[in-house]
Amino acid sequence: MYTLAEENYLKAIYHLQQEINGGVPTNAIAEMLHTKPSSATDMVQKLADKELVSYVRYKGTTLSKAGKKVAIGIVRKHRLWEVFLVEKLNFQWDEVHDIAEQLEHVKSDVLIDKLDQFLDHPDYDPHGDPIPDKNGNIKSADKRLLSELSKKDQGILVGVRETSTEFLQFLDKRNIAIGTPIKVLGKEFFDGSMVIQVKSEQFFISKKIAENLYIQI
Amino acid sequence: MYTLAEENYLKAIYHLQQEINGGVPTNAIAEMLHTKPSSATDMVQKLADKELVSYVRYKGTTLSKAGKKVAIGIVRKHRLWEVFLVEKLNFQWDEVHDIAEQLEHVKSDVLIDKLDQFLDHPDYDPHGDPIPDKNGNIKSADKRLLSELSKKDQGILVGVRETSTEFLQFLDKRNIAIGTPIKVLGKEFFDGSMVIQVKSEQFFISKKIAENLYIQI
DNA sequence: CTTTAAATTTAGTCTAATCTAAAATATGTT
DNA sequence: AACATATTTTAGATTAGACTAAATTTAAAG
Repeated sequence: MYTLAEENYLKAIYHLQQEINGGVPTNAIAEMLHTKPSSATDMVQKLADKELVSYVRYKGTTLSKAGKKVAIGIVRKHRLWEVFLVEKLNFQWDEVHDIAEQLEHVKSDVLIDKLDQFLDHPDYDPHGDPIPDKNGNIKSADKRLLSELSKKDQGILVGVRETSTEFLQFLDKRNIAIGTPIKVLGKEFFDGSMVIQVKSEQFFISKKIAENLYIQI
Repeated sequence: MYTLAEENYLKAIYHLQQEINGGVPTNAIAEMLHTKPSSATDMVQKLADKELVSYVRYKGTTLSKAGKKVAIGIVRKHRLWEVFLVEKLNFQWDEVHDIAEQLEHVKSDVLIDKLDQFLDHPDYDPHGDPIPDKNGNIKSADKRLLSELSKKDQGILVGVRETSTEFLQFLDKRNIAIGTPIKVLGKEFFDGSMVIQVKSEQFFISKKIAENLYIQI
């Protein structure tokens, strides 16, 4: 079994690997976990000793097969619990992250199997992120960032990259949710800002917003 | 907020207080938590510094009002999660203890409120133990140990004292569950063993078994 | 009332995970 | 190529929680 800290580091490295190509920088890990770079160095060295990551001094860290398995297991648990919290306990999608962050570390394979069954084997969590199956396989939807679309492109919101309360409430306020159709009415080359059509309303959104919305065309 | 270890110590002291009158011996705490007495001494001293217990060297430990509140909060969480595991996820009553032991430490008042609501405000957990309400009040049923009953007494099983897998499966095997009517057919003075009637069957049970079954007459 | 056994505490050590400060390495300009 | 800057690592310290071994206190038995 792995400690809480080990699990959190593995998960952080996993998420960072998705966004970065090559080894994950130590500073990035430290930033994601709100610790100091020296602490992150310590931990990745320990994880390397346990063959959960491969780590090259000054170069970065990548998950080993074993490490990836652990990380995906935690992601699976996190996302299943999020579904539970929203679907069964009636939480809003912006309230579940911190609680799921705790629940994801509960150790019991049977528990997760039964939870999965109870929730009827969901494929996506409330933020549109895919839930890995028991074997660690993940459905990869061919989604793209709204910021990458051009004028007149349209599609459906299938996921959000940010899961902060502020961002999710920003979307709530504008009635934008997973499944909402979105059309690009205009795009400004200068700053990447957009005007989008959402149902009967039109919104101006900054590049930063557009970079955090996943659209399926 | 309290650490995992602090919560476990407070809970252990709470449970021991129910069975013992006067201060809880340090050794009893250590035994319950599978640690050494010296570790327990360390911790109760820390808890005393935080005014969660009152502790007198060589005499024992008792929960303060604040400490009791924390302990009951954890007991509430533990028992609610047990109900969830059995009623919603279809666990057997002998499988839930270890998982609930982990879930009880998840920090979120809203979570517990919503879980309580989702479960329709249960009064008892799967082992018949009362679930404290939001304010820490506990319904105290006037139950007694089967071992205290005499020949011809009868009642209904409303709780178990032991929650070990072995003991619960022992009961399962004999179709004895919460709610089962039980009648004392005979009692041996010598060793406290009994013959009891359960539905259409009769069983011989040792004193040790009888001391772990709560009966309401 | 003394002796012995049991319970408890103290002293000192260990590990996991963190931190600060200082040293080492890498990167990107001129 | 050389230097400034940013990144990363090392060294050393700290804290929570546990342990062992030794010392102390209490309780029990003669």
